[in-house]
Amino acid sequence: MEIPKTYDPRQAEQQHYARWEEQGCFAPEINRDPKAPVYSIVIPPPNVTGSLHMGHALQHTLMDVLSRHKRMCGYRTLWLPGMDHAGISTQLVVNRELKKEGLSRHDLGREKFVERVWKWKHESGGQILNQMRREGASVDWSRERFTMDEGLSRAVREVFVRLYDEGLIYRGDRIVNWCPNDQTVLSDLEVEKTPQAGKLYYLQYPIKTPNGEERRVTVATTRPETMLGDTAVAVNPEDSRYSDLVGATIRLPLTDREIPLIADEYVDAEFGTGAVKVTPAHDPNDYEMGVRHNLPQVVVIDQHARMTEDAGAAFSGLDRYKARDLVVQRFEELGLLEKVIDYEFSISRCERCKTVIEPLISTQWFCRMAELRDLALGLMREENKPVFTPEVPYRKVYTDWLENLRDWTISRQLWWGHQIPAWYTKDGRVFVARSEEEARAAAGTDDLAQDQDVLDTWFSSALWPFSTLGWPDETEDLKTYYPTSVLITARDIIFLWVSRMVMMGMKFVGRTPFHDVFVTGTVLDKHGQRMSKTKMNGIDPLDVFDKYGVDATRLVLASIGSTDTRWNDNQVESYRNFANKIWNAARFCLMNSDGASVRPEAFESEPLPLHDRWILSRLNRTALEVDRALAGYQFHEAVQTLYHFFWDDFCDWYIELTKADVAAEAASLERDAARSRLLTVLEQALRLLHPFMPYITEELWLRLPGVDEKLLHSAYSGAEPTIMLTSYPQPDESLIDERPESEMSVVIDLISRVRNIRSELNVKPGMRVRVVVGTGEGNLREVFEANREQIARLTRANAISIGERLDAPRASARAVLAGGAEVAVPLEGLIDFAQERERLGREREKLQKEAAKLEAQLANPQFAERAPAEKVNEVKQRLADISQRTIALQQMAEALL
RNA sequence: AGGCACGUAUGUCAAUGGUAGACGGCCACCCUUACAAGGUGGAGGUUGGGGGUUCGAAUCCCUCCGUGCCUACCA
Repeated sequence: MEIPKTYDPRQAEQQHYARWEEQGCFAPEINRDPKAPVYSIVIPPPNVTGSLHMGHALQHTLMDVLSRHKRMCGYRTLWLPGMDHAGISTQLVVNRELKKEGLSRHDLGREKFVERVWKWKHESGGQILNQMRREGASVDWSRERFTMDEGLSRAVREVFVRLYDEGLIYRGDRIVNWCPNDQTVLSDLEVEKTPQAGKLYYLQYPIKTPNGEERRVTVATTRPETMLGDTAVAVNPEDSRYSDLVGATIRLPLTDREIPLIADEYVDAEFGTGAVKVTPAHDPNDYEMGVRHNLPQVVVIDQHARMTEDAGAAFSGLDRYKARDLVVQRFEELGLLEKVIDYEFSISRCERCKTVIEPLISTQWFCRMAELRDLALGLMREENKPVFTPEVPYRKVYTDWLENLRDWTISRQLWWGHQIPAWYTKDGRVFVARSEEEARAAAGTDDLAQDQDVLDTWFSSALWPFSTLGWPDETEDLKTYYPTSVLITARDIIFLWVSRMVMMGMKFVGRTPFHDVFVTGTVLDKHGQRMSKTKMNGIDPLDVFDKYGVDATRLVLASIGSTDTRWNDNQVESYRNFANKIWNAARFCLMNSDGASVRPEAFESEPLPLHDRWILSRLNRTALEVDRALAGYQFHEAVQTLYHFFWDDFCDWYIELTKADVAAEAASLERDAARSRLLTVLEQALRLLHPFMPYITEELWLRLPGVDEKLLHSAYSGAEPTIMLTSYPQPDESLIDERPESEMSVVIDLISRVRNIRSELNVKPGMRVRVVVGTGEGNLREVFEANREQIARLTRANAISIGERLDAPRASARAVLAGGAEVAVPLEGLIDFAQERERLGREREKLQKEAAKLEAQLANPQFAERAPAEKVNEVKQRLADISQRTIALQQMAEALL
């Protein structure tokens, strides 16, 4: 069979995905077992505008590993894909397109614009889904969903109506975060605070005193222009400096208004002057204070961040920053500007366009969170759901946030999204309904106008785990796949998304939307910086796929798991090498496969040689450890375990130990049996690796002799042969056996010692040596006898002498094995006796250092008293072994004198 | 400002309170026909500093230094 020497990932990546997809391997219906347990994951829907970045690749890899693993374990497995309509982002993208044609969305009008967005979506949206195919993501494309689909939109309206009917959704005037660029309101979670070097202006306001005495109060502000909308000055009620002024009237400069001086707990007497200007229409805190004190709201800044008429004739129409300069200039002219100091504060910006947010009073729709919040908190308290991994710190982060939750602004002034299902009559009555017909019936008139706003994108995302499964209908899918098994997501959307899914899931389905939440780490650049478009420091997963292959990249990503990790190509390179190692191991097996096939029965003949019993034990132990690791979402550990099993145990030792049998010139039953055992172990190893490395494992598996539908998991009988539908190797505890493992480790130790001697004494690789073994009193003789040939081959020896005592010429290099056996390599003419004594001396020193530590530990009476007996014995055992080896080394050195 | 993490080999990361490891890199020797993307051997650490608890600390506690993240209504 002709197999290239180097693995070419591209070739495998191009072939298998389409075949899997065509044969329906990703759909849960492939599972024919009516009693199969269910496993389900819904994808965090990427934005329709998005393209794949490392964060996605990381999440998708973990979801795919879990899905493929469970599918191979016989679970009816659904991984549901889809996308989010991403209100603002998408609208901005299409706006940009229109701009190139010299148009704006207003030129098209709402209906045409929305049509245009759909057109864009069909033509260039959703690139990311095709990129997921490249990743090997085993998602069920037949169930792909989009948040603006009719089904999901219906769920949105249903939820809106029910929440409204219960009074949990309301419409009102509140101060909100307004983006003057996007012309829409934003939720608290969509603004980001950035530090800003600015100025703090100290403004003096004259006080109107009964006796006409000249008094002033000084307020500090970073936004002087807002003083035009001030309706009070506030001080702390405990602040003795101002106690006589509370209730006084202030003449607000630059205006003809008079405002009161009030007392409010909110004011911090320690900060600034202890007196605060209050602008209820343009500051969230002032707004609250205004509500408490029943202050009027004077709007001086409009939705385009320009001054209104109410700001006064001198300012009306000015940009807010121009107005700021002018206000400061006027104060200076009036002698009311006390001072200006440099001041660093944080400023709110629109998360998308980075424009400075303007807090404005505006009529919006809000969702009352108290009841929903309690549902989520109750679930955590009573059922401990969802279970976060890592539990620290996410469980606490999640609950703390819920406890301090405020109402959610759910309306957005956009055209792309779910239009709010509220209709108004001419006389201003409002009807919230599932459809316009329903609203008309309720209103008793056809003359209705629908609310122009759309819902926050996260409103529909919050319903994702059940809306995608057909809710509000009681569909089979909903019954089968809800709650989902696990949610895998990045930490920045725990509040934005995870918590809201829990609340909505509890409210409308009555159960948690997912049992577990796994929070991934962040992939950083090599300087520890977050990857971002603006910093241009992102690494494109597709480039990495091209360079190193998908499977290698997936191993790196799986290893990242929940740790923040600096990206490093070296890591991928090393797993690329691993893929090549797998390739070549399989290549060897295939080149020596005549007369053999994958056949578990090949291990049934008795007695099996040590290395076969050993590899069975290692294989099953590996399966056990991988199982445990995946159950606890310890992806890193699973990868490590598989890597070492395959490379160290299988390649370095098992293949080498079987080589003589497997690669024998003459055909024989023994040769066929050895070959079959080798192929069988390889086949099991490929299955173990498959969830992590789907492409190379499939590519190789299909080439193995003897693979057919009989190897498929019983739940998939009748399907076309593919490794992805075989059963995942289940650990057979009866095959995990200490004895062959410890015996094998002695043989390995012996071989390593001889190799060590050869290397240190510069014995040429081509030179054959004699190896003399002294087994000591233990019962190792049989083990060495049985493995004579292997030992000879792997140490490049032409003769092995085994005796109880080490019977070697004086001119030999010697070593002591763990456990006490000794080994010597006669090297007449190559041995410099002084050097050899030195070499033994170094060895002995190492042991003595260790022995000294152990002796000190045992000499401590409190250790013997307080440490568990088991530990004490362990230490004694180790010390005994080391002492014995030290003495042996000593004698060896003396023999050289 | 508060809260939460993190700091381990030159790099990226592991290690239920019990012998500090892996991979990459580095050094030496090998193209020994599965694999030079490989093999064999080797060097490299007072686990950020200091204190404490414990028979025993990378691990638990305190403190300092450094880094990162999240939350927040100091104008």
